[in-house]
Amino acid sequence: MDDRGAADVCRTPRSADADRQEAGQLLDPWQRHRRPSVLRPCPARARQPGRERRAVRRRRARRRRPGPQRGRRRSGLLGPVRAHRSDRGPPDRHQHPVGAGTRHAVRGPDRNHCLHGLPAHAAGRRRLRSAVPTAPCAARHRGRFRLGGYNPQLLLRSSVAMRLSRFPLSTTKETPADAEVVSHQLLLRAGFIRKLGAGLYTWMPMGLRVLRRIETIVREEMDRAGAAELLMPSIQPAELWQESGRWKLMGAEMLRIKDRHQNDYCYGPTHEEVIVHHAKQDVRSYRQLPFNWYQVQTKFRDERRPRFGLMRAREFLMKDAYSFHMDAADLDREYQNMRVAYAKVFERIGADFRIVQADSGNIGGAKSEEFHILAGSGEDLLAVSTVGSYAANMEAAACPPSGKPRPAASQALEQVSTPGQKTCEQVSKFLSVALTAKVKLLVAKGREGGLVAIALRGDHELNEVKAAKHPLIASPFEMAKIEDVQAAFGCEVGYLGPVKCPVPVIADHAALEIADFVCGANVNDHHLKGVNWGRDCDVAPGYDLRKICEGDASPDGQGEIKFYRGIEGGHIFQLGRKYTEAMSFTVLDEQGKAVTPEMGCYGIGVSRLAAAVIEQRHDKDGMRWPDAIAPFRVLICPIGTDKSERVKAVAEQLYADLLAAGVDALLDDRGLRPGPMFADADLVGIPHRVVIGEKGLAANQYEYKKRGAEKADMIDASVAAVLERLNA
RNA sequence: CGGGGCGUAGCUCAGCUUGGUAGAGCGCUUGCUUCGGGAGCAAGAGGUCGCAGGUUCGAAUCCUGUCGCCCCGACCA
Repeated sequence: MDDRGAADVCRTPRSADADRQEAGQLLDPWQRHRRPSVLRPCPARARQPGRERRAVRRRRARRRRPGPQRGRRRSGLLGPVRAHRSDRGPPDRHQHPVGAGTRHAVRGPDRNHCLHGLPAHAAGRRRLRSAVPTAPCAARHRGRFRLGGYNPQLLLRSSVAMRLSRFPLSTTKETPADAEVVSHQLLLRAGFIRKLGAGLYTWMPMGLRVLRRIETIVREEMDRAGAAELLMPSIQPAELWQESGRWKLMGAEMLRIKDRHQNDYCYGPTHEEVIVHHAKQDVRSYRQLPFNWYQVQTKFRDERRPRFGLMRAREFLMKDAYSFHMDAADLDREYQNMRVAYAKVFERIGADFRIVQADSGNIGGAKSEEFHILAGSGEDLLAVSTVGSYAANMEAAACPPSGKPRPAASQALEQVSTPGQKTCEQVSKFLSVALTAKVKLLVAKGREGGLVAIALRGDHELNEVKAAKHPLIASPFEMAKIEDVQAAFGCEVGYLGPVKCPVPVIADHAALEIADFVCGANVNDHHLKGVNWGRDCDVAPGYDLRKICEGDASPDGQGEIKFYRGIEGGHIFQLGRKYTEAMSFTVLDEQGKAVTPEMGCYGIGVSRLAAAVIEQRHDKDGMRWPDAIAPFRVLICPIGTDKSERVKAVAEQLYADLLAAGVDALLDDRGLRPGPMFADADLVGIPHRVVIGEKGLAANQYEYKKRGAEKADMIDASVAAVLERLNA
């Protein structure tokens, strides 16, 4: 990395910290995580004679090089650090020495604008009061610092590198071969992300802006909801996981690492253990409860099969929050609080979403809901009521008894020959009875060993998640081995039935509601007709064991069920005392008695949300970002800048004016022909586009087009007219 | 974890069966023309064919191993 001419300028650890603090005060909120890049000479490096000589040679060579090659070098070869510092002119001109007493924010919106010397109130932040420009610096900028007509306060709010000629954007016409879903294809084509390995992606500058905006919205809503941000390490010691018992429970999904002392660590797939550990350190009294701590942190889950780009990546960005409470009622209050905050987040990023009931896993009684962004490419199937508010993940969707009494028996029991008819479909066709008039029997492994038979209506499917919760059935659910079933029943699996069944039978509610049904005779090549519960076999105890079907009545009695596909973007969960107990976290209550706190956890897949929004909002030309999370808000496309100085000048002026008005504007000053320029504009999906051309200017007009609109409108050639459209 | 496939220029891929001078399109560079929806012509730059062994006079091509990636399934929830 250091043979690229960076020997003369580099970051020292101290300056990086200090700079981050200082620059962070100057940038607008959603920019505050962007790395500041105030450069200073690095004494350690400069002292090395060989390095210094090489650097000097390179600097000289660079100066000798004619223009075009310099341009190429800046944009392509210098690597990300320099490439991102676009728009600030040649690097050497802005390398201010930074030391005690000098505070610089060299990042202006472009090389003609500098933040030096702005009044302290402009930033509204304490640190800026010490922002005194050094004399040489102030002098250097005096001649070119055009503040006329600018509102410095607004200037601060606008962003940094906004000329496409200096913004590393790399788009392709061709769709990458291994990208299956639209979001993955578009993110790659538009150069928002680049793949580094299986399930590993680099966020390129344009994409990172989107990610940061989503992050900011998440932070704002979490802060507003009263949660406090912290940041935990991504690497965690094994001891914590051994303490909670999950070191053994977690499968290969958890990436385990050894350090040089052969101590075990993992790259955190989640942070329950760490947060409880810290809570134990600092929280001892009921007076300190409740609280909610959150972080935005990179997680790693070693998925067996990472796919769909950001949707199921191995490394991803997640906001995870953990709350602690004295009792379940207070946990529930915070849970509802988070539920509201999450809804606001999803609304703000412009997602069409549903809150669905989720499976609470093996932690009985705990409440859990997922926030799903509806999309045909979603990995989860959702059962949603057509009328009421009921919505649940397929796994969790309840199938209660219909409440209708079982009809009386009207047929006599009869054994019929059904040679070779093993499946429900075959039998129902062979005997000409409806699939819904058949009962099928599945055999699962029992919790205490042995076998358990599960009776379902012929057209229904077993929900294994529900089955695993049944006291008689093994958890995790496992079907019985075919040989064991044949040994127990004395017939092939195609002819099983509840009559004279050799193993305990449990039944789904729906199977219990039919009379005169058909089922296997427990004899090869034979079925029974006219079977009735109670008369012909014991009435099996009824449970909810099946998967819900499209068209079923909604469990809340309002409307019927329709299926949607969704992308899980958020998940809120009442954990109860699972982790606090396992890790012996207690606080003293008012009576001085030790109490184990209740815990909740709440996650949002930040990087996944970016992909999910694209899945919902795109067309054949590219992405369509909502204003709230677009990488830029408005794109200025001047046409024919090589011929028309006027177009160029007008575009520059509009760009400057929009920045001054606090609008995140991007100027396409690459001088491309209109075709590629518009194609890129559509692909990147910036919500508003202003085209400036000689034709329009002749009539004193700009062309305005909202991304996705049918056609463009001509508007007055003024900032006011543009702003009006932006705010429409 | 089981099955299948692919690693050749920055990207998408051909060439491999049947061993003998490494190719196309896109992109990139330069020039001229063109330029309101992914331009044309001309001239260029760019690859130790994933890596390591082996067979052979000779390997992108055949063999063995290895690494990486992709797809299907199972697993996980």
